[in-house]
Amino acid sequence: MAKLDESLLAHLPPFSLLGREQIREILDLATSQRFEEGATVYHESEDAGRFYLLLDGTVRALHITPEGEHVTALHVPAGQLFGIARALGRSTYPATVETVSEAIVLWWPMSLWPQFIARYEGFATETYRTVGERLGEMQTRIIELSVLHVEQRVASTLLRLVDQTGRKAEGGILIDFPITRQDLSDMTGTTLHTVSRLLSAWQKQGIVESRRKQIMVCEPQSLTALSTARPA
Amino acid sequence: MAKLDESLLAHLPPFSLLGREQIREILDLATSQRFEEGATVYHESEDAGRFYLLLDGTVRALHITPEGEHVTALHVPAGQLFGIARALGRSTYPATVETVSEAIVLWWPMSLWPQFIARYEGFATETYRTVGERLGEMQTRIIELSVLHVEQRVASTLLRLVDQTGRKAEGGILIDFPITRQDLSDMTGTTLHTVSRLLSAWQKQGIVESRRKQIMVCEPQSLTALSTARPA
DNA sequence: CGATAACTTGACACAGCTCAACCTGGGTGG
DNA sequence: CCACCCAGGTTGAGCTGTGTCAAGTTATCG
Repeated sequence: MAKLDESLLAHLPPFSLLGREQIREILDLATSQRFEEGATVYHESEDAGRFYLLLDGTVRALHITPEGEHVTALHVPAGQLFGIARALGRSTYPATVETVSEAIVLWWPMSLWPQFIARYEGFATETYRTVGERLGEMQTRIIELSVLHVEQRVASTLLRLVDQTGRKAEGGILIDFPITRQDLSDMTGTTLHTVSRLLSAWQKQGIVESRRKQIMVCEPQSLTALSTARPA
Repeated sequence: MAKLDESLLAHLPPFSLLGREQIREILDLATSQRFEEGATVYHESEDAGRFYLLLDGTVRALHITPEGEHVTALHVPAGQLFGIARALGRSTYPATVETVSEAIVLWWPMSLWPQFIARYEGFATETYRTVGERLGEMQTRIIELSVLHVEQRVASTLLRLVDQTGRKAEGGILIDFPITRQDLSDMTGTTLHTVSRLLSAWQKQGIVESRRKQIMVCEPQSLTALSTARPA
């Protein structure tokens, strides 16, 4: 395998306090791997044998119910760790992870985890911060699912995606990975039909513009208004 | 303040690996405090100045929306740590915590946190396990809110409460703290009216028996069936 | 240039919300 | 100690948001 460049890690939060040599050390322990769009990295409740760093692309953590319904728990943007079951005192992965777009990852055997925590300054702190952030996201999801209507949930989910992965484009902000109505409905706990109707309606009003597997938000303020509107 | 007895902590997971002296040390640093039923221990986004151990009673973590709606995130049974913002890399509390019944807690200033993590064997591990468990609970909540109907959610919430805090009683298993229809609806993202209707119906079928602020489950199997039934 | 995955749209039904009116048990203060 | 108060609970009536069922259209890819 080609030697990995130190600049890959040096600026990422979990490693930002480390020197050249330590980064080199970490890279030499790592394996890099490429995944196709839609590939599964690991399955829920599988033995957590590796922890990962997402170098490029986006992945999502999801659950599949016994009835086969998909529930998307969260999205992980490039630059973050995932599969960090050990940080949660678990020996199995808590969710299935699959790639949303093509992805490049580094991974290490989980047996190195204690060493990473003990030896690399800032790694533990940043890891736990990441856990905290994800917990916060999940709380937001719970609150939204509990008190908001479908239209509001879809609106605020779109806003969150724009915020996390938006890319400026001609006439609006583009969500920077392929996303279907079904995906959006898995994130909001509704059906692809309802999402489709909402997007159609919003498109007529010029709030969004969507093609197949692609959504561009033209008027974020309108979505913000929709996401907080008092229903009735 | 009266000296606290070492047996209070010795058998609890975060401290189970520690010797007498270390437990003594920890107790001498602790402050004990009693809270009335329904008292607020701390508020969401408040500066996280202390971390807590719940010695007796039950507390719940909840969020209050700008519109004043309450969303219950989780329940903490006696013997667990809470308010452990630092374990999540946060400096503010992520939720409001209030007591469900009378509660006795110990607390320590958050400034001692790094010392607890570094010095007391097993404390870190157990803390992160607790975080992992709570994250798991939240995931379950998200899945349930996404794919289950109200009736199923209320049924499985009741089952969870029975499981976590159930006490064997004459004719069924009693949920061991005062709980209103409103509380249950805050946990399931519905209204107190719907919960009331469900409980009435279930009572007619002999599945539960409920008085004011009290619910007893007589036929857990029936609830299990309801919670997994394919709607339509 | 099929085949198929993604998407759209209409018609309809109903779970569960809202509004409203009413009970009731248990705590408390006069 | 008992009458009052009110938080907590019940139940009905009606409406509507959203799911379900169904039938179609349109991109994209091998």
